[in-house]
Amino acid sequence: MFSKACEYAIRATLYTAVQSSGEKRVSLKDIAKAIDSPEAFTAKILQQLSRNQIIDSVKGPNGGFSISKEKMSEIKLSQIVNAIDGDAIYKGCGLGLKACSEVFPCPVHNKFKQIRTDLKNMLENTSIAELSMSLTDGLSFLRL
Amino acid sequence: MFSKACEYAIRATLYTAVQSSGEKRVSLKDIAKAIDSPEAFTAKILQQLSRNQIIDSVKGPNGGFSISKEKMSEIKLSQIVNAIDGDAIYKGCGLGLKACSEVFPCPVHNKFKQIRTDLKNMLENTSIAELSMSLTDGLSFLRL
DNA sequence: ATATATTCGGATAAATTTGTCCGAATTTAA
DNA sequence: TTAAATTCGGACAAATTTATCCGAATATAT
Repeated sequence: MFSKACEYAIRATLYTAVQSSGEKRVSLKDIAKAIDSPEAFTAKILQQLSRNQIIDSVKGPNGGFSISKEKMSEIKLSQIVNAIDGDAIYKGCGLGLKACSEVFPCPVHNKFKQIRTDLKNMLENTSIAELSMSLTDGLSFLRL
Repeated sequence: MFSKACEYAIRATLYTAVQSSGEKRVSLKDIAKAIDSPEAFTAKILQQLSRNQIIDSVKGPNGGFSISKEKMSEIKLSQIVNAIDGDAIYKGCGLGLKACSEVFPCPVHNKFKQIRTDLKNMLENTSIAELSMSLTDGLSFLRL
């Protein structure tokens, strides 16, 4: 479904959200440990997220990553997916055909239509805040 | 969504189905040309499909690939996907977590649940015959 | 029998994704 | 002002996926 990079991105963002409840920042090291991801690779991904204004980053001692309360509610899963994997998951044809469209559909186009739409809606309507809350409430987990 | 290999596999199977209307066989060369795929790579994929009894293959002159009418109706998209990409698309966690489950769900588990189920049902209920007919009727296309 | 047309299977190569390393830049604190 | 803690960025390495090459095996027709 998503690339590994994108999976790490979502997990890292969620962990950061949970930890950013105060003004506190989390370090790369903490994030990688918490979400069980390779540290250096995670660093690259956090950079991408920061460049895309999904998370904030501060260098130096007591530096690290954070997300403001407002951002948590604004930012949707779709924005993370888009920043890391691009829009293929929405726009791409199920069979990889360049010019597949409503008018000239591939054989599975109509079969996939509803599923794609549902996926798109879900990603566009699910905020970091919502998911972060389910983690805080112990209703979901990041290390499994 | 699917790997490139799996996209080729579905396209190749459908083209073979359309062409197998009589007893006719299609050659690797024809298939690759028809679905616009790299020939040698497509050969590997056709071998996999053949080993998984999704298509039939015959060597030698006038050899090639084919699917019987019965198979066309029996074989579902899910079987092709399974043969090439495995079951990650059904069973894998959206965030790549090994032990994500109903009891210990990842933060997006419930968000993905319905979509996964719909996708699974669609793949398990869509036969090669059905898709092949839409191609024959000019309602869908393999080269776009 | 022999030549030919084809798939099969193994080795290899190219491209992409995933992952590592390390020095530079930045910020803080003593 | 110096040392330490951190992120940043570029180069590199490993793993996986995608793709190619070629000889072997197999079947057909002459």
